[in-house]
Amino acid sequence: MDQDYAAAPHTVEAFYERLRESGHSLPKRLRQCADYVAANPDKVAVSTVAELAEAADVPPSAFMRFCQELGFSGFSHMQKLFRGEYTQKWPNYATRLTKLRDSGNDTPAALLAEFAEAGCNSIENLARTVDAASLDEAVAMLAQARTIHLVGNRRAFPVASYLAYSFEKMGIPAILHSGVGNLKLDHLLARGDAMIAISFAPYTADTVDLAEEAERRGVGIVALTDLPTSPLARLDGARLFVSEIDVGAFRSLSAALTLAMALSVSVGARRGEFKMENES
Amino acid sequence: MDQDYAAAPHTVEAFYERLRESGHSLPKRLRQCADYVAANPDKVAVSTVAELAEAADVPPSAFMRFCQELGFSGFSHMQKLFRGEYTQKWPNYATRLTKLRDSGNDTPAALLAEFAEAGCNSIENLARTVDAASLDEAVAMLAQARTIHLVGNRRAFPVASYLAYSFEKMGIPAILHSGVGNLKLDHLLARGDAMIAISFAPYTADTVDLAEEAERRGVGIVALTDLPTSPLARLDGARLFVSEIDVGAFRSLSAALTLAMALSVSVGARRGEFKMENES
DNA sequence: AGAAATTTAGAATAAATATTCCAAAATCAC
DNA sequence: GTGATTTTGGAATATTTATTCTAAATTTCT
Repeated sequence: MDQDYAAAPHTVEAFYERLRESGHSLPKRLRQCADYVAANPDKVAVSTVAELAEAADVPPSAFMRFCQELGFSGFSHMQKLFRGEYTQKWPNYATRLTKLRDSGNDTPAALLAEFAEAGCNSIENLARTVDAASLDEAVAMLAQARTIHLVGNRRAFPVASYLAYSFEKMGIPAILHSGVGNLKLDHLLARGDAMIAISFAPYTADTVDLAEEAERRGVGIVALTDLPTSPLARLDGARLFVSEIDVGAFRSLSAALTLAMALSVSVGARRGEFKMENES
Repeated sequence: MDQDYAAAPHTVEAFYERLRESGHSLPKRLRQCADYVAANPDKVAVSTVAELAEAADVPPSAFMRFCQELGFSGFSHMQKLFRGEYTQKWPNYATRLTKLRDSGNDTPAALLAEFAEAGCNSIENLARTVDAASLDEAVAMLAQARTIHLVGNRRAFPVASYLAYSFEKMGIPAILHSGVGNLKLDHLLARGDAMIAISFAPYTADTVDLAEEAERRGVGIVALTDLPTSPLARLDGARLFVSEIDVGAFRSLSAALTLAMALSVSVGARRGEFKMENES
């Protein structure tokens, strides 16, 4: 009874291909559907049959026939294709990991493969979704700062320390507020400076406090955090959001670090103070 | 009867603004919704309440309450907002990355795209070429060590500090040899311990010296480095090689960090001392 | 022009989905 | 600790949306 719809296109590309091949031999109404979809593929993912049919100037039933003509079981089936294609898939690594463990193939190499895939996905997602305007704003602010203050503890600390290394390499004055010796370095914060504050949920109180103090002292803030509900996002300044994919209870840092690299190098370029040495 | 929902945000920007203002004071379940939506605005456009609720790990009714809390009449009302936005940034959205890469201009966003690509390639390359036997050897050595010493300076320092964070989170005794205060911590190195020594060309003398000292004292060495010609590779122990792809004069750290994550989690698993808390 | 085949439109039905409601649980204030 | 208030989860319901069906209209072929 239930046939398989193997005939249906499996990618949007294949879908277009099919239209190109046989679209011209379709009867009038179905042709209208084809033309409309070809011209407005973005609408398919977010509309109902009724809406699309209206826009293509055909009755809904004609649109249904169009979907079936192309090999789909119906409109929903076709829509699934368009919805999947252009939204990133965030696979659930937590369940994959338990599967992995159950299958007994819980080797370090297998784990590495999981982290690798999660890292790539996180990075790709970052590159696609980052807000270019905020990034520009951040770069502009940092490029004209006298001193750049770097704040990030615990999970965020590797990012902060990478930035410290990178700025040092480029000869840009930057201070890593590491909390060593429990010294308060508040007094270093001065108007004309800028701060990159980094924190991910659950947010470290020290980082947030220092960033707030900096804001009060008129220091420009670049907040590198994970969510708009983060306390860092409430500060006035440039906001950069990075969300990483979990692998089990562990979260990658790849995307945050990638952003940090792009940020520091952009600032270096803007300042025109490149020093192209290699690193140690 | 039909009230007006003028209170509801009219743009996605305004929606984020509202989350920033009052998102932090929401009860737990609604907060989960807020965070999920903030991180995945595209999903909202193309999913059902049931799907989103599942992804945000809340019951569907909680998601409904979330929508109403923000001033919408319900989910459909909120979805309309996101669907409009989704349509706008399409199809630029799908091809944005490749466009950025091809355009070759040096905006921060373009630079980010380059770092993103380099990072992904490095990670994929790592996963393909890593020597599983060495990895196993390293994990075995670290799993039975009493204390794990972490050494890495300059560019390698973020990796070392990430490992320190990760081990701490799992309750595994580890010491980060950061060189703070110029203290010599040689005397802490004892038989039965293990060391993860991290260095990339041009190799930092301090790191190499400390690793050699450790070897003399009978500490097991895991060398995380870039090339077989590295001084660290000459030491007796497990050798892990990571080669990163350059972007101009800059080199990513994504692969090294990915390896560090897999390594630390594997050691944690082997020790059976998982603590599945969250991190800060 | 007339018969056969194809295509169409809209009403009827089935399925999926959003929304509401309320008892139970958790949290808060005293 | 006790009572009041808020928050929660799930089942019940309402609404929307997809899908099918059939009679009428159109086209095709001889």
